Amino acid sequence: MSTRQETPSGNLSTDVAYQSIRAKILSGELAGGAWLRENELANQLGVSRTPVREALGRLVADGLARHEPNRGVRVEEWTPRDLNEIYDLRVLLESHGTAMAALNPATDVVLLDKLASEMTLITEQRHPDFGRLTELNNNFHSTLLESSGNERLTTVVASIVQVPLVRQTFARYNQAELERSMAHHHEIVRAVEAGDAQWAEAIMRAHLRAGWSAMQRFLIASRPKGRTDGQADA
Amino acid sequence: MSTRQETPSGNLSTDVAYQSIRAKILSGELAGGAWLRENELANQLGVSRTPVREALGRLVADGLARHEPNRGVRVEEWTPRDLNEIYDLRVLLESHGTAMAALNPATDVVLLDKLASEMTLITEQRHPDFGRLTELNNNFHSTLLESSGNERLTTVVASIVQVPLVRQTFARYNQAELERSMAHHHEIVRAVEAGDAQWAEAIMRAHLRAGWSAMQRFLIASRPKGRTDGQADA
DNA sequence: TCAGGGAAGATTGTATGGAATACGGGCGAT
DNA sequence: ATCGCCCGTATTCCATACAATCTTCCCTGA
Repeated sequence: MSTRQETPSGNLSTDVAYQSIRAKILSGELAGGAWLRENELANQLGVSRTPVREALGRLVADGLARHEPNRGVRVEEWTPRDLNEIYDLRVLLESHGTAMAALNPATDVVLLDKLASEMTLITEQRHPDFGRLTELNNNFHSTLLESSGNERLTTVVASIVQVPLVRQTFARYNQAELERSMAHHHEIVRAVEAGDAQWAEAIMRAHLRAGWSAMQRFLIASRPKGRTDGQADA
Repeated sequence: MSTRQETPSGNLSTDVAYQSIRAKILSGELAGGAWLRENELANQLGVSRTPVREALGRLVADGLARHEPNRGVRVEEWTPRDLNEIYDLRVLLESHGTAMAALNPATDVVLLDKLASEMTLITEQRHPDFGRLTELNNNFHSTLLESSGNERLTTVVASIVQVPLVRQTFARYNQAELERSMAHHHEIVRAVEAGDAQWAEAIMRAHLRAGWSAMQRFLIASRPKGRTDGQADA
């Protein structure tokens, strides 16, 4: 429902552990650099250490955590440089996917249009529901990628972008940026509808670059702030 | 030495298991679709099932194997469509990386030139050492990606390409293709040396597309061949 | 006062046993 | 004869026990 690609291994305890820990990281409850203790997590979740270890391994593979031999696993930290790299790749891959989607007659333009319109509606309200907006936005971008005809493209982008950073992007936009972002969405739909791959690719690139610009401004603002030890509370 | 990015978790048994099983898959000793039994592998490798399970989990994360709940893990199988998707992404990412490398003054052109020359030398011999050639080629492409200034680019490409398919590509080239491939390498070096990003990107794209073309021919030739059960022998 | 060593505690890494689950063969019913 | 059910076997999945390793802190000695 939310994003997809949740790696539902089909087990029980392992998935519970994986989802729980992942959610804690993405929500920010577990800050960057925080240690992920096997025992602690196992007790919290009411399972043994084995599935917790397995879940941690997957998080490391996802790039959300880092493994330090004989020391443990800690939540990954993201430098501005990391974010820059990630956005570069995202722009490259997503704009390419959008171009492919424009050439694909099976692309569901109606759905894209509906998503874009609903997002616009939300932004016009007095107190926009950014959570819902983010969800629709993810849906919009996913739909485009899935329409590219390259299944791997979706998973690769998902593995790169790893939303701990992108979360709540919209809340940082000022009114002008928000309106521009919505305009981008509609223009993307028009370009795809027209089957113009180059137009679609270009406007998607602009869309993402604009987002990155806003993100950068936020990063510069909230920079050092002293070192946190990770855990939000005990 | 070989490729890099081996995920050296720093443990002992787990790494042994991971490397061993990975090698068996990449060498073809374990064919696509073969079951990876925990007990069997543990006995073979002289470790317990726990590190084997951990290794299997990593292989699944790498995309080299697939997990079927309560059934086990089996070696991933690649359809022609998969290979097509993979090559599309590879072309996109590598050509972009090459363009960036051309713009990066720190790119080690001397090393690239040396690698290209040594490869050419090998191909001019009576019985080319394709293993060595592949190694040098990997080195060439990795060097370019690392010079792009985007560290993630290297790991992303590595995670996508997963050499079980690309292995022995050169052995499939005919003489003309082999010579063209070598010429491409030298031209790439020249383009990077000249700092011409568009030239570099274009020739790299041609280089990879040509390789994909040869690969396709091979795939069509050796298509169905009856279902193998995996294990080469018992 | 400060540097060095060493032991205790904590945490990860590995091994193994028991519970749960899925598959395959045989038997019986229709 | 074929379909469906049941049970035995094999294998994964989870729990727990043990071993190895790292960290910390105190104690000793100069």
